[in-house]
Amino acid sequence: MARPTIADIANRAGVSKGAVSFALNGRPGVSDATRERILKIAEQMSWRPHSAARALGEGRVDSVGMVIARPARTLGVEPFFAHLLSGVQSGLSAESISLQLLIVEDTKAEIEVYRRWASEHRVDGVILVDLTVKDLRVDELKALELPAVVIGGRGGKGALASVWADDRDAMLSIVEYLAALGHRRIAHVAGTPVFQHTQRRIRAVRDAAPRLGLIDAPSLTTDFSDAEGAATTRKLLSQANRPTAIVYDSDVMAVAGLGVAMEMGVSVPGDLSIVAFDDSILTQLMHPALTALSRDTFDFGRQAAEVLLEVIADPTQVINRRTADPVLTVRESTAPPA
Amino acid sequence: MARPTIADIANRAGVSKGAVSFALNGRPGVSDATRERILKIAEQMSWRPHSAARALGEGRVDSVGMVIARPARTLGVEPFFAHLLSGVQSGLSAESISLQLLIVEDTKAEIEVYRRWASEHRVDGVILVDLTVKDLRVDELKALELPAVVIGGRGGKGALASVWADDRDAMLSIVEYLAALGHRRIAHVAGTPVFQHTQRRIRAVRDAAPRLGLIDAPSLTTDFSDAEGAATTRKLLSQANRPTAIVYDSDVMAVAGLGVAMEMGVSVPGDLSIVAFDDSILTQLMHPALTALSRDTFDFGRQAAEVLLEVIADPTQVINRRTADPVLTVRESTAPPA
DNA sequence: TGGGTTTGATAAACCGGTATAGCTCCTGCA
DNA sequence: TGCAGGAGCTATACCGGTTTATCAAACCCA
Repeated sequence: MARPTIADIANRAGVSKGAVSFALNGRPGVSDATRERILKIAEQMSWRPHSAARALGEGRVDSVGMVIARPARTLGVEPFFAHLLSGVQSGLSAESISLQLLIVEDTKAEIEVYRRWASEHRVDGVILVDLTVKDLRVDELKALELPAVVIGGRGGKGALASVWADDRDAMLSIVEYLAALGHRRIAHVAGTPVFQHTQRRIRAVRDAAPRLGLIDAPSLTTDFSDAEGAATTRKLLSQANRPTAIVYDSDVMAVAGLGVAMEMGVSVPGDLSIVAFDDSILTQLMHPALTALSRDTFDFGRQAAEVLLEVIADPTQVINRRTADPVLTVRESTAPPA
Repeated sequence: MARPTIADIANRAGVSKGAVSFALNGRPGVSDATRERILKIAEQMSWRPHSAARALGEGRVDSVGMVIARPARTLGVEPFFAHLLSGVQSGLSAESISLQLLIVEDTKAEIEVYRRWASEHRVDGVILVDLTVKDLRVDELKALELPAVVIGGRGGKGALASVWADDRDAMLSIVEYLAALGHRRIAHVAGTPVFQHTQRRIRAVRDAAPRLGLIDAPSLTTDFSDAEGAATTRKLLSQANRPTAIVYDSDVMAVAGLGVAMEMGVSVPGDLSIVAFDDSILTQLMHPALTALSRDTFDFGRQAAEVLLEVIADPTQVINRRTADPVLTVRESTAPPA
C-alpha cells in the first residue's frame, strides 16, 4: 500500500487511530507493549505524517520562508547567498523544517509575499536580509504577527529578533590595517546608502579617519553593481591626489575596481592597495588575489535558523545574537604605498 | 478578526459553508447575487484559503521542490542557479505555487529528500538538474510516482519530462567559430564526465575535429572547480605544441584559465583564444572580457516550471521541450592565431 | 468488600477547506 | 392540475492527522 495513513496502521494493529497517534508521538496513553507494536508496524509500512494534515491540526506548517529582494541580474555572482542558504538549511534540518525561497524584484513585492504567506499559513516564520534604514518590512511583519529574524542588523528598536556581526569593528580593522601599512589617502566605495550595514561602515570610516591621521577618507555610495564600482574607481583614480588604497563594500565591486586600475595602468598593489569587504572564490581567482574580509556566512545562516525556531516556539521573546567577528584575510592586493 | 475561515464568511453572509466554497471557486451552485455578496464579504475580511486545509482536501499542496546537489563551497559563483531559480519562480507565480529549495552535498542525500517529500506530501513535483549518465534519481522518482522534469538532459529513455537545449549544436558553433578564425589546435577543458551534458560536449568536439581539419582537439575532464581549471590550463600551455585556443565548460574555469595564461606570459587573445561555455557577469568583468556562449537561463527555468505543472496536471504524459538555442557572444578574448 | 484513583484504551470532535447527496421551491409543459 | 426538471441552497461526509471526553478494567488501600 502506498502512503499509509494512521487509520491503516490502527487497522493492522487492531487499535484506534488515537492510540496510534499517541504511540507515534511518544506521549502517554498507551502501554509500552502496544506502543512498540504500533511503532513496528508503522516502520514496516514506512509511514510518515502527512504534512498538510498535521499543519491543519496543529497550528504550524513546519516551514519557514526567505525572500531576497534583488534584481536577479545582480544576484548569484556573490557566493554570499548560496552560503547563507546552506547555513540556514543546516540549522533547519535538525527539526526537518523546510525552507521556501523566493527571489523578487523589490521590497514592495517582498511585503506582498509576506502577506500572502501569512494569510495562507504557508510559513511559520521568515528570515529577513538587507535591512534598510527605515525598513517597512519590520512594521509589516509585526502587524502580521509573523515571527521573523533579521540577518545583519538590529531589528529596529528591538522589534524583531536578529543575528548580526559587528560591521563597525570589521571596517575599523580594515582601515587600521591600511593605516598601519602607511596609507593616508584611503577611499571607500560603499554600497547602497539605504542599507543599514552601509551606513555603519561609512560611519566607521569617518570616525576612524582623524584618529589614524588620514588625510582624506571619502565614502562614495553605489548600487553594489560592478558597473558603478568601476565608474567610481575611475573617478577616484582620475583625481589629482588619488587615493593609495580603496576599500570596496563587495567582492564584485572590488574585482571591477581592479579591472579599472589595470586598464589605467595603475599597478596593484604597487600604486594602489585594494581590499574587499566580502570574501569568495572571486577574490581568489584574481591576479593579484585580493585581500578581503572573511565572514562565516554559513554560520550566519545557521544561527539565524536557530534563532528563528526559538522565536517561533515563543513569539514573545526578542533575541539579538551576535555572531563571530569577521577576520581580514591578507593576500596580494595590499602593500605599503609607493 | 485575524485569519477568517469560510465558516466566518458563511456566518456573516447567512449562508452555508458549501455556498461560500462554490462562490469563491467560481463554480455553479449559487446565484449571481449571492456570489457577489459572498465575494464582497470575503474581500472585506481579506480572506485567503488556508494552504494546508486545501492540500488536505484536494490531493495537492501547490508547492514544487528543487534540490541542488553540490557542495555549497562550489556554488554561487556562477549566476547560473540564481537565474534558473528566478525563471522557475516566474513560471510558478502565475499559479501562485511555491518553491522549496534545498542544497545538499550529494546525490544520496538528494534522493533521501525526494523520499521524504513524497511520503510527507510536501511537494507536487520536482525539478532535476545536472543529469548524470546513469542517473539513479530517474528510477527513484519513477518508483515514488513523483512528477518531475529534468533540466538540460533527455530524462533517460523518455522516462521523465525534460527541458533541454542542444549542447551539441552549441559546442559545434564554438568550435566552428574558432576554426573559421584559423585555429587548428583547440583544447577543451570539460567538466565532470558523469554529467550527460559534459559527455555530449566532448562528443561534439571529437566528431567535429576531422571535418574542420583540426590537428589536435583533446577534451580534458575536471571537477568544474577553478583549481582544476587552472591546473589543466597550466598543463596544456606547458606542452611543446600548445593549443592556440581553449574552450572551457564553465565561466569560472575560463576565468581561472585566463589567470594562468597571464601568469605564464601567454597573451590573450594574441597567443591564446579563450571561450567560456557559460556566460555571466564574471566573463564581462575580466580584462580582456571573455567570449562566451550565452544561454537564456531564466527562460530555461520558466519553461521547466511550465512543463512541470503540465506533468502534475496529467502525470501520464511525457513532455520533451527544446528551448531556444544558445548564442555565442564574441568579446575580446578571441582572435585569429598568431 | 467497597469506593476512589490510575491505567489503557476508544469514540468523537476538530482543524479549514472541498465534494456530494438531498431538499425546497419555482418554472414549464402537457 | 400534476409532474418533471432545474436552480439554489443546506447538510454532511471527507481528507489525515491531533486532542479531548468518556469509559472499562485493574489496582490500591482501608
